[in-house]
Amino acid sequence: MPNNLNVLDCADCPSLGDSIFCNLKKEVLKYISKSKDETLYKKGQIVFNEGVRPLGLHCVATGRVKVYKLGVDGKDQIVRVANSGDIIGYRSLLSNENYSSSAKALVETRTCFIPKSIFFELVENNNEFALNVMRIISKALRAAEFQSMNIAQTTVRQRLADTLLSKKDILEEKKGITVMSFTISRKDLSDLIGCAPETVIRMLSELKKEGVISLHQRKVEILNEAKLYKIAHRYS
Amino acid sequence: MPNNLNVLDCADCPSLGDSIFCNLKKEVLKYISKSKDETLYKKGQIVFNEGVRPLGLHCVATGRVKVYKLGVDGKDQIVRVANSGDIIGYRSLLSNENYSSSAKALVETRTCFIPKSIFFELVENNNEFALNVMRIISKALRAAEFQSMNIAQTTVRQRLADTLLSKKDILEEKKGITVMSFTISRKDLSDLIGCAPETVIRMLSELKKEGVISLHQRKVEILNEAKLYKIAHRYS
DNA sequence: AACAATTCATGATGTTTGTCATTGTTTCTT
DNA sequence: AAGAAACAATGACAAACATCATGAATTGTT
Repeated sequence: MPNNLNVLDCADCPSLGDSIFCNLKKEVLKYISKSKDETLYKKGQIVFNEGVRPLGLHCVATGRVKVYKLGVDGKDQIVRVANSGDIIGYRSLLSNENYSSSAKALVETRTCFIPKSIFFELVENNNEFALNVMRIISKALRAAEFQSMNIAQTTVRQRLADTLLSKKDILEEKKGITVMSFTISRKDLSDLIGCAPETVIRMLSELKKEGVISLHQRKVEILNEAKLYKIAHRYS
Repeated sequence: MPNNLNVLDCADCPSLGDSIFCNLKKEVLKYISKSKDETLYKKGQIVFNEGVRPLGLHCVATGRVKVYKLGVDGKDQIVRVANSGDIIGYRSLLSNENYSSSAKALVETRTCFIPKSIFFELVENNNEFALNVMRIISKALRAAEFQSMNIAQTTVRQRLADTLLSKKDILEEKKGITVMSFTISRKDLSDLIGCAPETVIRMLSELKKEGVISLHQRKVEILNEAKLYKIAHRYS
C-alpha cells in the first residue's frame, strides 16, 4: 500500500519549472498545495487502473511512471512514460470518462494528487493554465498519431533504434564519464515498441553483435549513436 | 483551385449542433461569421498540407475530409476522417506547430475557415468553448492511443472488420430499404487500417466469400453485422 | 465515345514477426 | 543464503503480411 504524506509546497517543488503549473502565481500554488495529497509509490505499484473513474489529477514529483493500455492476453501497450513534472490521468478527467489506461511506477515514485474539483477550478478560471493543458494534450496527440504511423509502417528494428535514441537523454555516470545508458526490462521495451518480448531480445542481440549497443543485465548502453540514427531512419 | 464564398451565418449552419460552437451565444456566432471564410473543395482537393504553418481553424460544414500523415514511399496513414460539424487543424494551432498531417476532401466539401486570432480570442475568453476544445482533443487522444494498440496487437482482418463496423452508420438507400453501405477506395481503407492495399483487397474478398459483406465497385455493403462483430472481437 | 490513367484483383514468393519450447540467469522472498 | 519466481536468451517453426508481377475492370479526361 502506498504511503500518504503531505509535506512539500508546490512552490518549492523541484519539478515546478517543467510542469503545467510553472506560470501560476504563488498564492494559487499555495491554494493547490493545501488541497493536494502526496503519495509515495514503490517500484511496481499501481497509480491508477484502467476502467476506474478518475477522482483527480496525478502529478509526478520524482520518479518514473509508465502509462499503458491492457491489450489481449497480457500484451500491454505502453502509451507513454511520465517523468518528474509530468501529469498523468488528465485525459480521462477532461473528457469525463473512466481511465482508458493504467499507470504503474517504474521506480520509486512520489506523486501529488490534485482533486478533480480543484483541477476544474483552475481550468475554468485560469486562462494561462487552461492553455498549458491544451498544449500538453496537443503534443500528446501529435505523439500518439505519430506512434500509430510508426507501428504501422516501420520494422521492429527501426522502432527499437528510435526508442533507444529517445531514451538517450537519461544519462548515467560510469567511472566519472557520462555515458548514454538506461535500465529497462525487455517486456517494457516490447510493450513500448509494440511487439513480442522475444523479438526485442533478438534485435537487441543483433545490435549488440553489430557493436551499436552493449548490454549488462537490464542496462542498455549506446555505443554508436550515429549508426543508431541511421537504423532508425532519423536524420536529426 | 477551391472556390471562395461567404454566405452562411454560423447560427444557421446545419452542423452547428454537432460542433464545438454548439453552446455559443448568438452574438458570438455572428462575430465569428463576420470573420470566417467559406470554401468549396472538390473531391481530391487539399485543405491543408503537412509541414505548413496553420493560419486558422477549418470547420467542415458539409462533406468529408481525410486527415493523414505522409509515411514512407506513399504509404500514408489516415489519422481520422472528419465529417460535417468536425473541426480540423486545431491540434497544430494549439501547440503552435506546423501541421503534422495533411487534409484532403474525400467528396465535395464545404468548409469554414476561422482565423487563428479569432480562435484564440474564443479559447481565451470563453470558458465553455475552451472546455469543448479540450474535450474534443481528449477524445481524439483516446482514439489515437487506442489505434496504436490496435495496429500493434490485432490482425488486418480484425481491424478491417472493426473499421467497416465503425462506418456502418453511414447508411445509404437501396430500393427504398436502408442498408449499411458506404463507398471507399481500397487504398483509403488500407491507409486507415495500416497495411498494404493488396492485403485489404484479399481480406475483403475473403469476407465476401464468407457472405459477410457484398462488394459493388467501391461500395461495401454489410450483410452480416453480427459476424463482423465476432471477427472484430467487439462485443458491443 | 475512346483513350489513358488509376484502381482492383489475384497469384507467387520472401520477409518480418509471433509462438512455443528449453535453458541459463537474475531477482525476489523468506 | 537458498529456493522460488520471474526474466533473458536462443532455436525451430508457423502465421501474417508485404512486395512484385500481371491482367481485368473502372474511372477520368479529351
